[in-house]
Amino acid sequence: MSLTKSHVTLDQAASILKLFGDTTRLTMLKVMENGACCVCEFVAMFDITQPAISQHLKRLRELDIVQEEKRGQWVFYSLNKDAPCYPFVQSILQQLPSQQEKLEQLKEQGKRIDCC
Amino acid sequence: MSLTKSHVTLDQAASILKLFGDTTRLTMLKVMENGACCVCEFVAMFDITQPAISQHLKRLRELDIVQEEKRGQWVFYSLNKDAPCYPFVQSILQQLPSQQEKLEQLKEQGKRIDCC
DNA sequence: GACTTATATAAGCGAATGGTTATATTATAG
DNA sequence: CTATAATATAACCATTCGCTTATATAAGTC
Repeated sequence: MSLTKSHVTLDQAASILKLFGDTTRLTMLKVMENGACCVCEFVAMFDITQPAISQHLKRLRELDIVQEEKRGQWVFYSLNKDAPCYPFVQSILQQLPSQQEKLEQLKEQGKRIDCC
Repeated sequence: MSLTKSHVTLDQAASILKLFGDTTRLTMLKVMENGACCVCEFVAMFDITQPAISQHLKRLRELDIVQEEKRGQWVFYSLNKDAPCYPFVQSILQQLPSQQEKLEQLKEQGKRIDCC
């Protein structure tokens, strides 16, 4: 039995959970469980505009939940596993149904950026 | 290692997490981990009005996260342990710092309704 | 350099959120 | 029956949210 005593205060937790309380963001996070994902992939994945995606990622970045990595003209986002809140974040995501299908669909459409 | 595969869809999770993303509600939930709590106790606990407390509880009730039990003129709220989402709810609350102090403070002020 | 692609930022807008005050509603006390 | 205490609901309001369009910035292509 792993009693995951997390290192988040109640206020920090509330801020994180608020961001998690949106279907788009929650799906994005779950997709990132499978590894880094590029902005344009998220754009292809959802029915919202690119600026909307950018704004979601910005908010996740501001809370240190995700980190960005620039590769050429692309920006890849991934879960920040070094963040103090990561155990908390992971424990939640782990309980949600996989969103791997979203990545599969991208591959079928040839829109998956397989690194560069 | 207990792989708590929860029975919540991603959309359900997002709805629940949205409610958890508020400091007042999150504290209320954490307090209810210690057992049922009466509305007037919550009112004494926070710096917001009674209707505000009532509205928070209503939203938690609507998602089946808490249940109410009327005892005389009081209404006690507690975590709904029979709800399908309870394992998910519990796994989150468990990681947050205890809010027992809130109850202690009430006792000191003689405002704790010790059942009836 | 000019053109395209990927991303971010700014400004604006309708809907939702979290609070308030005012007003029911219901139960207990006298 | 009246008065009080506990709770819920209604109406309102300022702020935040999640999106949009328009525009800037930066890298890759020709």
